[in-house]
Amino acid sequence: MASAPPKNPSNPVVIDLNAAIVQVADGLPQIAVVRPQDGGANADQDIWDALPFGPFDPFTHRTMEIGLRAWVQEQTQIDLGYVEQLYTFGDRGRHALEVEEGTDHIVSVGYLALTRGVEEQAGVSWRSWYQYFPWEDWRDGRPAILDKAILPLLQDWASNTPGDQSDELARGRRRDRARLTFGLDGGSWDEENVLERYELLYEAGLVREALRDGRPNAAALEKSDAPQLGMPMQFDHRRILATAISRLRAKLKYRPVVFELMPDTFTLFELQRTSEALLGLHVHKQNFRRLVEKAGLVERTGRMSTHTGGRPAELFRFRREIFNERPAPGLRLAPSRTRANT
Amino acid sequence: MASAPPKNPSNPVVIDLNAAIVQVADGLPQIAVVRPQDGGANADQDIWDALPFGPFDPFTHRTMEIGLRAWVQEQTQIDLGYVEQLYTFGDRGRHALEVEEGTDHIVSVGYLALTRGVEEQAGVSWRSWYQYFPWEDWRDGRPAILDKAILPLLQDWASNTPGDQSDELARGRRRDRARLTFGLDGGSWDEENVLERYELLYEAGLVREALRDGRPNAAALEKSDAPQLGMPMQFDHRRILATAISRLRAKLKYRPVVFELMPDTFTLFELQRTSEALLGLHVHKQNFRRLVEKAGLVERTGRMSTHTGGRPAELFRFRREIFNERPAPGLRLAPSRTRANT
DNA sequence: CTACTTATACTCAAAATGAGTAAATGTAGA
DNA sequence: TCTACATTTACTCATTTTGAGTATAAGTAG
Repeated sequence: MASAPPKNPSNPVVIDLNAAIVQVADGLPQIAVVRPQDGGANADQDIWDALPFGPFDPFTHRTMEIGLRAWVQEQTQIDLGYVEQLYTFGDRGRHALEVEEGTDHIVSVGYLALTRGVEEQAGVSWRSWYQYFPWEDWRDGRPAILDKAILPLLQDWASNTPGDQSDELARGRRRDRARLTFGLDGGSWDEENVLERYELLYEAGLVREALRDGRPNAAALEKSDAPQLGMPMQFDHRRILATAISRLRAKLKYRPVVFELMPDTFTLFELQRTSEALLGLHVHKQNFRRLVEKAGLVERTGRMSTHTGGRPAELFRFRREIFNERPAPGLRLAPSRTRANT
Repeated sequence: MASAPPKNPSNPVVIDLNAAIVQVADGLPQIAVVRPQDGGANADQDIWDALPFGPFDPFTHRTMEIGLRAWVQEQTQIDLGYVEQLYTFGDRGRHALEVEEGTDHIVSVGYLALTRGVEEQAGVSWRSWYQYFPWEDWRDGRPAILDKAILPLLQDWASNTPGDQSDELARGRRRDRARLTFGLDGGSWDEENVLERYELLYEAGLVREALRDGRPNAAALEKSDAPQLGMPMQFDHRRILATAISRLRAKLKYRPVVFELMPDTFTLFELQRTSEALLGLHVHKQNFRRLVEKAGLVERTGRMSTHTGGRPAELFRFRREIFNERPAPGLRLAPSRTRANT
């Protein structure tokens, strides 16, 4: 049994911190990305966006979170509010860049960070996360890309399952996965399964990253008429972003994290729009108010907002005291699980 | 902006995988621990249990999870079923052992692993996790240790808040935290806050690990009559275990993970006992059946179990097909949030 | 045969949820 | 000034879910 920590490792490892920094502006959930501009080694990739990332140096920063906040602050001037660790990936060996000789092994730790509106910053751009995941925005109804591209491609993938002609079982498993994650055949759409959906597309070889990584199924993507399913990102950053969206959409329901993205005062409808932007779904307006008010998450300010286009709305503010009252308050929205087909 | 992965790090880092391996036996949630027996350098510590752990070598194993499964299998013969990553700690610098010169920085990744009953194994022992967290088991009513030791000590901690005499605010914050996490003063007990409770005790200097780490408040623990709040563990392993319990208790409610801990067939009451062991709470029997059956999680086998002590019970089995039907089935138990005081 | 123990089927009130209707209150333009 | 129009906000109501029981069935131990 291992009884002492290993020393003198034969394998140098570098820790790399990746941040999915989110803000909501103009009704869009936006993510901070950087556009690397070196036209060097990987010329075919260098138009792809990347999440801000930086190394973790255990000798200058006591914890990884402190390290993260420090370099984000330093390099982007963004002051992070809420920060949460997502997942640690140790298998970046699959990806480009690294298989080079002598390169140290990279372990990347993904973080979700929330921030209030921030000006445009040199070096960073804000993009709607739906540019990377167009199928995740159901606010204007079922996204066209689903029926036009994704579902047929997944059908093919299921039909062309390798193995025996009669391997109905394996085919069935693939179909089932597609049905569950994408809500085919009357299944319901679960807005939290962002990661599962991205991973399925990756495995099916339908996203550019799969081609870059030399995945077996990805060959079809080389054809020039192959549809592009969302914008790709460098390394495994689109996977990290998918993880962030999944986590945030889930967390919204049992912790008052939306307020990290809101200004000091806001109308209930603005709060709703922000929540909907994140969830990619519309919710019932009257019930949303009932929920928020009954949960004691907000308090009236007495002031009014006149720029609503209709009757003025009262401005509310987040009740911080809630933390001292209830253990786990959140927007328990059970957003009308939209039927997938219809 | 960081646009390429860092190379040639000035800081060698070792990745260390820690496993909280859980089984349920005799109505107790048990955790696999190792007892290091070297009487060497840290003689004061070597009676403390540790979670099984081992290094991650990126060159022999493609992913960390594969690495974990491999050395657990090799060293303990335990075949892990369900495995889930918990959290990555980069700040083990606070802990003993490491501050030594030349030691590499250790980043430890915690994992939760579930397994069905396993024989006693050389090197590993199984212990009820309530030995480390006695205050977490409410199945026989409110644990005595709460009123006898924990609450008074937390009161002291809140009263002795450093700062101005009149710093009623800071005192209030401490009291609030204690009230929320431990459900004081009519607050409710949330069985999922295992980690929060442990971290509070650590900060308040009430667990041995805090003393070992030289935490400011921990001095009181040096007195010989100081109560011991659960058995301590090496390094930050008790924190990892707390994280594992929190995660498992939460997951139980939206994924059918209990079944990873059950034998092939079981009675509904056995299923209930296992769930209760994990949650540390009792649930309403009739409603539990209604829940499980309506959720379609199990199917009858037709066979009966006669060893119930009363009327024989039907044996059920887990319906694996559920994965192909519903997206996120779990035991949506909202265990009767026991009032803390009464 | 009786006491006891557990399994299983049902009932019922209270609370939460989903989906409305309807009135109030502002702004923009005829 | 008056009239759409666009929203906010207050209620309503049927349905479902939940929490907490009661009642009965079917074994075992003495």
